[in-house]
Parts: sequence; structure tokens; C-alpha cells
Amino acid sequence: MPSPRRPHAVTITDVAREAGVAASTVSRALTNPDRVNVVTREHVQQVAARLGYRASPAARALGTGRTATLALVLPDITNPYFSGLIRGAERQAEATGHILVIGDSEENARAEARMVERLAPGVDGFLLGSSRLPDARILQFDAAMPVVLVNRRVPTVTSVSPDQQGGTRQIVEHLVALGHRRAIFLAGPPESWLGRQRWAGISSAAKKHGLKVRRLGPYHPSVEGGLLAGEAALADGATAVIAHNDLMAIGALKRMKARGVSVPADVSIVGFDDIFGADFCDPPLTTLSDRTEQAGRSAVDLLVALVREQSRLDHDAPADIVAPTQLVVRGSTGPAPTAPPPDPKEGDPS
Amino acid sequence: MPSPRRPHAVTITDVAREAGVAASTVSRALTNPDRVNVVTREHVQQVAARLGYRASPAARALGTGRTATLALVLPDITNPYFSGLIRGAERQAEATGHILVIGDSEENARAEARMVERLAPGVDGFLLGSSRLPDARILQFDAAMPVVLVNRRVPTVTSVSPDQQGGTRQIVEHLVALGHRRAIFLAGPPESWLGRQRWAGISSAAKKHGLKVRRLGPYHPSVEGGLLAGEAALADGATAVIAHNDLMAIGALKRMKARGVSVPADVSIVGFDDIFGADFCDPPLTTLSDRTEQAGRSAVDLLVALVREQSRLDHDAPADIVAPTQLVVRGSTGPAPTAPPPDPKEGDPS
DNA sequence: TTGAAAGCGGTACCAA
DNA sequence: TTGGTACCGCTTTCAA
Repeated sequence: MPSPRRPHAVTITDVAREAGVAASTVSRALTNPDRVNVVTREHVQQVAARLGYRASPAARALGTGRTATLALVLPDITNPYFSGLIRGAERQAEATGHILVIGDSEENARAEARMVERLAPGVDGFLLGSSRLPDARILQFDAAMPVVLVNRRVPTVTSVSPDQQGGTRQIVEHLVALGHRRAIFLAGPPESWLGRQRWAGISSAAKKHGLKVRRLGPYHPSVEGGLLAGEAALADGATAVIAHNDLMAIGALKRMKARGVSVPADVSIVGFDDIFGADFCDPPLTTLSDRTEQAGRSAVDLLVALVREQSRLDHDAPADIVAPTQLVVRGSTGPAPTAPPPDPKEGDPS
Repeated sequence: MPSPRRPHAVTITDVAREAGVAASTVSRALTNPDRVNVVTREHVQQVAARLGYRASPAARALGTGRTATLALVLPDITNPYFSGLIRGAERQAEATGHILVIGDSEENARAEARMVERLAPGVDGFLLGSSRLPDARILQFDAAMPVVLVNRRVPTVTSVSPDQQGGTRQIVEHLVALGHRRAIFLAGPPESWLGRQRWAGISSAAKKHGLKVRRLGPYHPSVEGGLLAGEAALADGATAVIAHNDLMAIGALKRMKARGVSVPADVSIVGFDDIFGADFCDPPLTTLSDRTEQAGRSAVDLLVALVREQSRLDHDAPADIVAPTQLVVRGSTGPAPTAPPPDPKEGDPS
């Protein structure tokens, strides 16, 4: 009667027996090829290949303390903005011989912390994308294990983030050049560092250019949140709306359309992220673009370096990559109307 | 001089010492609580909690042969169609105490097979989404380990797939009701089982309703592929276009617009999947919708059951869930024009 | 350059 | 109900 245990297919011992050498020699031949005689090495490698030997990651991890696994935790896996990040991270993880596990925190700091703690024993390090955690918690995690932040900066923690200062300046200058004098910023979650950067950058650039900007929110950073936010923006009467992200911008756009407000004739709308769909919504969205796939790759490289450093003892100064951003001007922004936008029509806001 | 090895934080032995019991008792108290005296159990659990004990997944996996990890392999992580699947799978994996690792095969059967082989030693089973592998290879994998297919059916292999027969019938009836007599099907990759089902369903329903359908392709199942496909469709002169998926449908839509062909006045377009963006492109897309998040959840449940069965010895008959689909009618379909569509304008097809 | 043996942190069996 | 112990598969000393 067979045991319920699923045995690891071909073990190092099988290879050793078949090759007529000790298990330790097989181990060396496969992972430290230069510490083994050429003839032995090739013989062992051949036997291993013939038997279809695959090392057991669990056994290796138990021995070395390394799992060759990286975790990527995000607030919302389904936000298309993160697709590029996921793909970039996955590709680079594969390229560096790592496995990528993924976690969704559902925009929730508690859930994010739980996720990190749950995953921690099984991974070598964390990629925290758009983390909703407070700085203190991040510093705590960073002290305990390798962490790379994406879309967030915390002093002393390695990170990759898009240049929001330059980006928001581009947005403000674009709107000012079109003659806008008053704008609305539709805020996302207060826990969003990127959101806070965006508001700070916009406020400061706006002051410099004499643009008045009011902030509304917070709203959920989704199309649904944008629907609500769009309603509020209409009530305010500004001629330009800057949304926390494209999801919200698209929601606002929908609401404007439902209300009979013309974009960009009556109101201009700007988003952030240049997500899938931003170029084919109606009108196409003017938005601040960044290279998320590249960010994912860089972040993995940094994380892998951190994991390596951890085992040596020379720690480099933490890296902070600030990636360039670019304003993509499309149809949702236009010259400011000379008269204030019309009152929204009565009717079901769907 | 400290060793380069990162030691597992708090081990079962630490807890045992602190609690004044044997390691095996700690193990039981934590994983088989009913096989331990209430007092001992609670004492141990308390000590474990106080010390912040977390079991080492590697050690557990080595002992039990179970990793509590599931793999999800997809042809294209960035296709928004898969977002729901990823989220559903991730949530249900978490709910059942599993970790989800993710792999992208980039629409490539070889890469998919490599990915499965690479991941296999570290996971308990596979979720293969829209697999591009030949049946034989899938059967081979299925014989070696627990596998659940999503968006694919292969005899004897457990699967979850959307009802394409009913779905394609809905599409054809919709077009026929609008007066269309000739349609084009823009095919995706020949490796796509879903694509083959779609073509089969459409052909058969079309025959029944006297609709003539020609198939063009294959095309890459992306917006870029749709751009090309749209061009070819224009040359054909049919009044309705059914695209392999929404990505292609959106590409075709873009091309029509660039060519000055009006949708749906001149040509109607139908897609599959109802992805993010299908409701706000211009015009919004008529498309066949399925519940991907639910599919992800069901698939994980089935996989977890398979993993459990594997260690018992009673294998149930493989389950085949066929999930309902629903045609969402939006602005991209309309009455067939009485005259054939105008010749496309000359000009740069961008 | 190679082999033998001692862990790594759990689980599970066998006795007590 | 508990403790002792033999693994699980691989890496890594330490000797030979």
C-alpha cells in the first residue's frame, strides 16, 4: 500500500548512484561546476539530464535559507496600470532564476501587512508596489528582509518611482498654456504616496503659474470612484480636472458624457498612468505616462542585488531610481472655454 | 564572523524549549490541535504566538511533499481579460491557504512547457489558462501532477471553460436579427482552443441561420493584431466582423475609424471577453461576456480538491465546468447597411 | 578532487 | 497524550 506522500521524482541520490559518485559530488557538479573535475562533471551532468533530474526547491531552501522566490504585492491586481509592472517583474524574475509570487492587498494597509507576513517565510524578498503601508511599517519590514518599493519613496529604503515633480509640472504648464485658470484635483486614497506626490507637485507648479487648484476627495481609485468624483467636479465649475489616475479620469469622463458636458470643449480632463484604454476612450485621454514594465524589471534587479548583499556583508547605500515621465497629450484637453461650463443637465447619473 | 546563511527566524525547537515540551508536540499542537491535550495545546500556541513563530514552508514541504503553492500560467499577463482570472485565483488561493505563483508564456507553447517544467518541483499543481499546448502535452502533464485547465477542454482533464456554443449562437442570432447576411471572422492563434471553439460555433450557427461567414487570419490576439485584421476585413466587404477577442476587436475598430468607415453604420463589430475598456471605447463594443473571476475561483477549488485526492487514493471523475456566457449588446453593432460599405479612404493607416 | 556526515526545520511513526 | 527519532533532499563543512 503506497504512502500518501508524493515523493520528489528524481533525487540527487538517484543521480549519484547511477553516475557512481557521491551525492555531494552531484551537488557540486550541478551548482559549483568549477569545483569538480571536468570529466566527472560532464558525466554527472549527462546522467542528471538523462534521468530528468530537477532539484527540489524545498530541500535547497531548507539548506541554504534562500528560496529563489520573490513576492510582488499590489493594491489591485486588476488595475491595468499594474499589468506592465507585473509583466516586467515576472520576466526579470525568470531571467534571474527566480519565481514570482503575487499578492493583492485590495487597497488595504492591514491586508497588505498580513500578506507580507504570510508570504515572508517563503520568499527571499519583497517588491511592494504602490504600498499603502505607513512609513514606519515599511521601515520595519525593510529591517527584517530585503524590500524594494515601487511607486513610493521612504528614506533609506531602496525604491523605483516615476518622476512626479517633473510630470505634474508638465501637466500644469499644459493646462495653463491652454488658458485654464481654475482646476480641480480629484484625490485618490490618502494612503497613496504617489497621490500625495501628485497633489504636492500640482499645488506647487500651479502656484508658480497662477493656476488656482482645489482638491476634492478622497475617492476610490477606480472607474467607480471617478464617476462620483466627476459629479463633484461638475458642481465646482472649474474648467480643468486632474484625476488621481486614469481609472478615475475615465470614470469622470463617463459622468461628464452622461451629464451632457462636452470634453474638452467645456471641461478638460487629465489623468495619470497612461493605462490600456487611455488611447481609445472617447475622447482619448491626456495623461502622464511612465514606463511600468521597465520599472518592474529594475525593481527586480535591485531586489536580487539586495538579496545577494544580505548574504555578503557589504551593504551598498540604498538605491533610489527616479524614472522619467512624459505627458501624452490627447483629445481630453483643449483650450479653456471663455464662458463657464454649462450647468449639468438634470437626469439619471446612471 | 556570522555565517552568510539567513537562519529561519524562530524554529519549532525554540518554541519547544520555551514551552517545555518536545518539538513533536509543538508540531502537533499547531497542525493537529485535536491530537493534543487542551492545556498543553493552548500553552504551546500561546508561546508560539508570543515568540512570533512562523513555520518554514521549505521544511514543511520537504517533509510532506506539499508546498501549499499553486501555479497559474497564462499566455499574456497583460491582457486585461486575464485580470479577473488572476484576481479570482489569487483570492481563492489565499482563502484555501495557498500561495499563488504566476507565469507568462508569451503566447508560446514552448515557453509554456518550459515554464511548467521550471515551476513543477515547487508547486502542488497547475492552473493552465488558455493553454497553447497540444493536447498530448497537456495529458502528459496531467498524468504527472494535478492540472486544471481554464478556457480549454481536453478529455479526462479537469477544466473550467465558458460556454462558447451558446455564446456564438447568441452572436449569430444577434447579427442575423439586424439583417446581416455576410460576416467575417478574424481568427486568433491556431493554438487557441477557445478560438477554435469560437470558429466552430459561429460556422455552425451561421449555417443554421443562413449567414455567410468567411474566416481571415490567424492574427496575433492583440490590439496590434486587430489593426491588421481590420484592414483585411475592410477589403472583404462584409457588413459584420466578429473578432477572436476584444483586443482585436478594438484594434479593428481603430482601423475602421482611421479609414473613415463608420461603426456600426457601415460595419458592425463583435468581440469576445468583455474586457476592461470594451464599455468605453468608441463606439462601445458588443461582446460576449464571461465571469472570469468566478472561473478563477472555481478552478482553484477544483485544483485544491485534486491535490487532496492525490494523497488519498480515491480519484473522482474529472470535473468539467462549463460556465454561462452572455452577449452584451453595445454600440458597435447595428442594422446591416442596405448598400455595401463604402470603399475605405486612401491614407496612412497609422 | 572526492566522499562521508552533519545539519536545515518540520512531520510522522513508534513507544512509552 | 507525549517524547524520541528517523527521515525529506540538498548544501556544506571536514577529511581523506
